[in-house]
Amino acid sequence: MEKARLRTSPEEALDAQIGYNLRRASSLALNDFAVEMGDAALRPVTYGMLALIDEKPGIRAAELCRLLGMKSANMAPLLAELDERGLVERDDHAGDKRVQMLALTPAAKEAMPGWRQQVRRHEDRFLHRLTKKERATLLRLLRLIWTDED
Amino acid sequence: MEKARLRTSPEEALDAQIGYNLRRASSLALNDFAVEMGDAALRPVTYGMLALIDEKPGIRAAELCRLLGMKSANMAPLLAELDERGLVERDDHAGDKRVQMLALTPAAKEAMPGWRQQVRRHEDRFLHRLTKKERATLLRLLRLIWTDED
DNA sequence: TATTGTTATACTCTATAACTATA
DNA sequence: TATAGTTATAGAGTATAACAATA
Repeated sequence: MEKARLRTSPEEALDAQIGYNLRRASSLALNDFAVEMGDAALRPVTYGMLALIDEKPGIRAAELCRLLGMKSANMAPLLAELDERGLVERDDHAGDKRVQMLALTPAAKEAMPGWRQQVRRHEDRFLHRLTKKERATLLRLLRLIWTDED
Repeated sequence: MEKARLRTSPEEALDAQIGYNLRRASSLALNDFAVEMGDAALRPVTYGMLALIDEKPGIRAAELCRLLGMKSANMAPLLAELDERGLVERDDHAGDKRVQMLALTPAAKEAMPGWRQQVRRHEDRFLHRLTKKERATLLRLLRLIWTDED
């Protein structure tokens, strides 16, 4: 009997790799985000910054970096951009002159609910083939990958 | 009775957005891929190209672009790089002089099983908190997002 | 006219290093 | 010494536009 030819096992195929599928799914989501939020001139990164500042007003820039997994070197120009656009306030910390305390401006606070609704529309669109239960499962599994919690 | 203050609903929080969690999980996976495959000087994109050429020898460059969701303008220099490194052969198509048929060189064919094993180690590492069943579920849900199949 | 593949170019995101000012 | 924030710079990934060769 002839020896079976060595071939790639199904679980080693590119299509079966979770990393590859994560990248493709994330890429599609990023593109759809740009479609939905192009009018607001918000990208995923800048929207994430605004959303987190909204949820934690007075947050320090360093803490924002930590929570979003960004380097402060990359955060700085983005904060400057949001400041110039009148969306973010950077206030001095009372006890530590190195620290910047971040908050949304009244204009951004007013716009935020609408932006959150747009993002919700965007999520409903690119996740339309997943049930509510499947979305909850996906959320849990993704958080198992990149957070230490749970 | 005072009117309840408008606040962000839990499902609109940044942490609850699947797009955000996709991005964070994918980012972690990309970093871990670089750690594992740094020695081989293969990045996710170039590895994906090699893996698919391996699985479909003789595939056309345009078809590789389509399957990987890449623009041919971005594919061209990467194929040239893999060609120069002696990993990919570009052969003329008999009936259509515009077409390039792609195949792995003998050297790449020999190295590929080891690289696939490395990628498997990488996946086991960044997915260590997910059971086998959870990984299968995650794979299915991710494919529901970005493919038209199933 | 449409398709295959190439080149040039620009933009976003991310990484490192060097710097300041404060603690 | 360590931390907060800034600036400069480089790399990787992706986008569009213009092009040559071929169908």
